[in-house]
Amino acid sequence: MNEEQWLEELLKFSGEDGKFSEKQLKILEAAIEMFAEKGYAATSTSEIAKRAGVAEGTIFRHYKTKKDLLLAIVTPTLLQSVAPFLAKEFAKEVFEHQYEHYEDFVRALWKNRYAFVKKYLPAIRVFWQEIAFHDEIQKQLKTVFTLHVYDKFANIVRHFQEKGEIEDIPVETVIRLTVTTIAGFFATRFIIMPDYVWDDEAEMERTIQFLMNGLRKKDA
Amino acid sequence: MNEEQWLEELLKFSGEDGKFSEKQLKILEAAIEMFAEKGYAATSTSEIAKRAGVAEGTIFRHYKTKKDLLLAIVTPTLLQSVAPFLAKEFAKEVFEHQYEHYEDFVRALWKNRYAFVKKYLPAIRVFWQEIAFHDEIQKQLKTVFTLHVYDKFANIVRHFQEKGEIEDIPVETVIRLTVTTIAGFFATRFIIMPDYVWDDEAEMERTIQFLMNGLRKKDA
DNA sequence: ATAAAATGTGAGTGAGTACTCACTTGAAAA
DNA sequence: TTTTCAAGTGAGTACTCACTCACATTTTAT
Repeated sequence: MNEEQWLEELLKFSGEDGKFSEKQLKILEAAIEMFAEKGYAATSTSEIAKRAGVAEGTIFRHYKTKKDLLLAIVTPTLLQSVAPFLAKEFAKEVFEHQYEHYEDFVRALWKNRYAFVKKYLPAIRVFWQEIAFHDEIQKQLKTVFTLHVYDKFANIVRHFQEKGEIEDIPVETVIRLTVTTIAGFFATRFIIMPDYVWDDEAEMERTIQFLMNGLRKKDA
Repeated sequence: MNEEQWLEELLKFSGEDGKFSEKQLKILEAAIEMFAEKGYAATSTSEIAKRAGVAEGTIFRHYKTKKDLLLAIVTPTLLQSVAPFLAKEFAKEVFEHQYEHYEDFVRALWKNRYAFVKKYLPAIRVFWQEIAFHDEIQKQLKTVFTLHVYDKFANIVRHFQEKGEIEDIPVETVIRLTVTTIAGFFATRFIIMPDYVWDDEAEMERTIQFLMNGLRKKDA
């Protein structure tokens, strides 16, 4: 019918079970676009209403406050961001040796998150721009990370450390280096220099080589 | 007299030659604090005036608009951020082999920028939070980077590639990996997880080892 | 068919908003 | 001493903000 499928997919994680009216989706779409462009604080509800083709009151029928509207965007985005770690099959996949090497795991993660970033870029922008200013979002991130991401990630790292594949440095450090290397590419690629001419495949290859060489265990 | 020396040092790069009244410094200090906490758009000039202990009109005596006040903070911060590359001695230092290895250069850069980040953290926060929303800041960054940073950095990288120290991958990629590795640490250390218990020296050591192993030329 | 509930509307409201301007102050220049 | 002028003031201005509410329309339940 319309081309807001990506939005409805994003909202899979919203709690409210799929009951979104046309106008409500229009509101969310407009809000994501405008928050991404000008920021939450600089975007007025009247502007959102206008862009969504909706009366201002309709926004407040669905969201008690402007901040509620923000959270309705940011919470699903956070959950989609760490979606691989929320999936039940995920840890299993890794430990039933579907990935023989840490590099295979990193590659799978990369491809998966690359597709995600391309698809939801505006919502991701909103998330990272506003997290600095809103305690609720910061707390959400901390909770989700410690509850659903950290342990699984740490187990994977330890697994490959025991296999002697990667250096015996603290798992926190391995996680940090892995995440910032991948996120550093995405940030440069999509936010800082989106207009530069990128050869994504080649750059992924170089970056993963860099990461693996950096983490690989040196023979004693 | 007061403890705003850091501010006056930041403003060395402001163009207006050191002529800052007491009240003007108070305004800048208050603005940096509040912009860092709540963001530019969510901070009102009346709040800034109140925190600075100044009448609201005084702000507009010194800065025609609120955005001018923002730029008076952001521009010096940008310039201080890339200060090592602005210094004349810098390129010389590198090419007269004051640094024998790329690692020495990275170490020098790290220590220097670590001190900088610790000192000016709130101003840096403002810079990175607002760059997303203001074209003028984006343009400034692009100009400064291409004009003063990129060429020097690229020459250094090429120098050590010719020496056979680091892998023959595009200089842009080497720069990106170096910068995001260092910046990734600073972001995690000071912004994302400032409350975590950090052993800064050890973490620097691990990160630099990671970086050098990642970039080191593999013998054919 | 009818009641009831959910969804949508837009003029209205009071609390700000960035910015102005006529005026005061204090210190240096004449 | 008198003049000049930058620095500082705060009430005032036109306007925008998030949010409300009485009412209209559409959807669902009975």
